[in-house]
Amino acid sequence: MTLTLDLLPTAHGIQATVSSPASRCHNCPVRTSALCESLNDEDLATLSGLGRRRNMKAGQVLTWAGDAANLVANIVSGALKVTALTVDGREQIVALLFPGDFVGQLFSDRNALTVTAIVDTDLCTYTRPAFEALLDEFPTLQRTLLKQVLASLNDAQDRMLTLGRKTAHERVAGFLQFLAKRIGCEGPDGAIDICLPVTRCEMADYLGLTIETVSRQLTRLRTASVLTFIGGSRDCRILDPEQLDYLVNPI
Amino acid sequence: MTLTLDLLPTAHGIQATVSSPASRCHNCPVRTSALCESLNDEDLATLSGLGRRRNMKAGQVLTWAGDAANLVANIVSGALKVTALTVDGREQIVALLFPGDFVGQLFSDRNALTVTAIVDTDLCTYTRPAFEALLDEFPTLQRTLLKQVLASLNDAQDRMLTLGRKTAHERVAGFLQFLAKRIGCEGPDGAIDICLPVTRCEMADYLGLTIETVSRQLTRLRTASVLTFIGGSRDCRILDPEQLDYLVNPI
DNA sequence: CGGAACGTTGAGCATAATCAACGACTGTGG
DNA sequence: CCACAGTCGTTGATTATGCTCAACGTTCCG
Repeated sequence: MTLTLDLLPTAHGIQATVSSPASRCHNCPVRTSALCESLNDEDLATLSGLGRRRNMKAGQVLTWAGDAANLVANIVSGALKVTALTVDGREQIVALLFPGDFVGQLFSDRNALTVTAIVDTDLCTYTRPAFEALLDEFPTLQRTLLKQVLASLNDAQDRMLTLGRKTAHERVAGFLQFLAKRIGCEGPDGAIDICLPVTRCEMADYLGLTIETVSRQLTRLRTASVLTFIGGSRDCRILDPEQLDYLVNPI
Repeated sequence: MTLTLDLLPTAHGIQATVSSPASRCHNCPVRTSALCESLNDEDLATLSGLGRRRNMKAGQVLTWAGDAANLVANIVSGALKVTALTVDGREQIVALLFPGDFVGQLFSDRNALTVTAIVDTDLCTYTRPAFEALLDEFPTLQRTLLKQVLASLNDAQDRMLTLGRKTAHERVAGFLQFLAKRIGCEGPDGAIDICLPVTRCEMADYLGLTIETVSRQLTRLRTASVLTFIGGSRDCRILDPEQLDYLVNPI
């Protein structure tokens, strides 16, 4: 098989063939996983009228830390990174977001964090005031958002354990496991294929490590035959998912 | 002055002198800072009828990770720690909670984390199903909760930066600054007095360090005359708040 | 007084960071 | 077509930060 950077089917074809906002939403690839899952088709029309599709190239910045917070969005396809910076420039990726995830700083004038596309990405964007008004209009939307934010908080708490208490080896193994679950495809003989959506530098920034340490740990996993790289350094095949699980949680 | 473990005025006197639920809430020390701030006096009566006061001694566990999640609460006085564990017993405190903070795992059957009182604590508790029903009944309550959860997420993101990218020195200085803002009292000559609500071990578990490293960094700050200890090792006076700010953010 | 819990300090060590060199791949322009 | 620069990734040598292990001091109980 060949691996590509398309993590999920994109909406390109749909956008090209349908024009009415309602049916655009109705056929959206994240209709059943994003916040809009909470709305019936009728209410969806209201949402659809306020949303705008936006395409971002890899590397492009959606919002800068410190700027006015006036945009929120759902991810339709692709992936975003959310980064925090120290005053002297050290960087920490606090979240990676994938299709169906919500992004944006609600109820706040300023963005605390910078959000950047790490691969080509399609978004469904709203102005922050419009979206906040929608939350009042549709209580089920607010409930779904609350649940998603609570899930994000759980993720963040898990990551605090990783950043505070786990070794470099455990962090890298855990990250690969996370990617395998989130965007992995079935490979031969029970293997899992992952097209890494991040550079080594971004892996390091996500895991609180340096690129050299990430590289060494990947080599270590390769030497142990837990994984292999197909072609370049971005197409990764987990040969031994059970061993990877054991490295993350050595029961 | 003498420092004590009472972080905020407690409700003991109030509980002893008033009996009706409504007035109990009305005179509650966190009436204007906890979730109930979103409710008018009338709606508060409904909330009050479902809530139960509970007193916890320092060290007592409110909920265990893995147990059924059937309790949520607002903190009236005292402080709680929320901890995550690796399978081999390494511990990370993912949050410290103070009066007005909400605690509990909503919309989930199992607690992912253990919650423990770190000082004597008064809570206003609800059963999870009852509280979730309240969220449906009072949209403003749900909105206030959403805002509080979003604030918790912002805190968590800030802590990821600390755990992933900051030195031991910066972590300890940052923690003292956090406590100074949250529970500090004015001292002489612009100093800030903090009665540390945590042991060295808990500081270490919060900061992703060991107790020895925490102790050494405190000694370093003491040597640099940034702080001093009054009496024991729990009553801390920040002599030079500006220098502390600089250590956290060396502009 | 004795013990336990908590905290400090020191010596040595290990993990991961830093510094440096080099290889692979990509796109550009002669 | 190849030379070149630029980006990305790997590997090695060395260093430093913080951990481990150990001893000891302090406080606060019974």
